[in-house]
Amino acid sequence: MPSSDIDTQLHQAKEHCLRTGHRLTAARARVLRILLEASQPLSAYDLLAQYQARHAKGAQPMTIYRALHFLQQQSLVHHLSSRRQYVSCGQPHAHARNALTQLLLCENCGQTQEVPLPTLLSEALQQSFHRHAFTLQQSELEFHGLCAHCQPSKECAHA
Amino acid sequence: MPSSDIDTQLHQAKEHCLRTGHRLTAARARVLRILLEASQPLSAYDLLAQYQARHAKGAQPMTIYRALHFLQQQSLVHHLSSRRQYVSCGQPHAHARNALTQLLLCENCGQTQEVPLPTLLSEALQQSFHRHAFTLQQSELEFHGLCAHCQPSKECAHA
DNA sequence: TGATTGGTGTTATATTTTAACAAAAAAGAA
DNA sequence: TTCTTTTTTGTTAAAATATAACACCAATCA
Ligand SMILES: [Zn+2]
Ligand SMILES: [Zn+2]
Ligand SMILES: [Zn+2]
Ligand SMILES: [Zn+2]
Repeated sequence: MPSSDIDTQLHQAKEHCLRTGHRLTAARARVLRILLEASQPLSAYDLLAQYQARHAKGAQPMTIYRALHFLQQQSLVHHLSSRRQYVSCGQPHAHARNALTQLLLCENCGQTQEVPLPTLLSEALQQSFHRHAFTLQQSELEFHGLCAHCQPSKECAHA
Repeated sequence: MPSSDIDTQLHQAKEHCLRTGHRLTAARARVLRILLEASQPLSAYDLLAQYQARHAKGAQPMTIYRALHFLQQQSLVHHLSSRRQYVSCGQPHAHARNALTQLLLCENCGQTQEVPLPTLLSEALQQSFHRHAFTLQQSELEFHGLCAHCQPSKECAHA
């Protein structure tokens, strides 16, 4: 993926923040860029190591956690809580129109893919919530399994 | 909830383990009982404190984590990874027939409810996975929002 | 300008989870 | 039964993850 793509994504992220009255500061943009360039989930301390190497040798965990907290609020980054890792959003448009997404996590190669939740599914979910008198605020749906490259009886092509 | 209910659940859990060729040992049963009696999610250290108070003053974290790991494998307990808490399964029958469940987590009062995923939804999900050439191995679907008792403009009745 | 808010730097600490190895208990074979 | 193997537990230590608190700086606004 050429760097220009990532620059585009960063630019769009910045505009998104402006529209919601927030600022994509230097520290936040750096963390986002690391995640975009990684193209795979990273732990907070993975991020810290890269941040230190590229920007500020003495950076502290708080710097990373603060940026991550902000980026998650903006749906620019997602927390894979079952893995204690963070990944850049793969469907920013979906969030813009308030649609749900699902995160497919490969147990073999570690790759993740974020895909929109089909409309039919989304509606059925809404009904399910309504039946249980539940008001959804936010969700991050994590599915664990094997990705297209790591199907049973094959070796993973990534890694 | 009378203690006999919990005894029943424990008994069924024991039988479930036997059927799958595993053992619900004393330590495992104690941890499961604490979760069943709590009827709400507990952190590993909440569990440890109760375990120490009720069974072994000098018990160590590993005791709890080992039991939790086993109970999760048996789908007798679920890990709410976004909260770093553990909760006893509320739909053992669903797992027995290999159906998915969703966990509705109330952000206000902390209560959780596990409900089966409607068949329609389950099928739609399967199709979605198939389209993305994804083989599901396991999932724990966490939805964050407000439960029936904590709807907007009301105070929560639990707590 | 002063006042207010939001963001960062820094230090320290809390919380959650796992590694490693020895001892004990249970299950299985002879 | 006794011997062997596997599973489970006890114990110690450490790793990995996340947050609290407070002082300082920067941007926004009256
Ligand atoms: Zn996303
Ligand atoms: Zn894979
Ligand atoms: Zn369950
Ligand atoms: Zn509630």
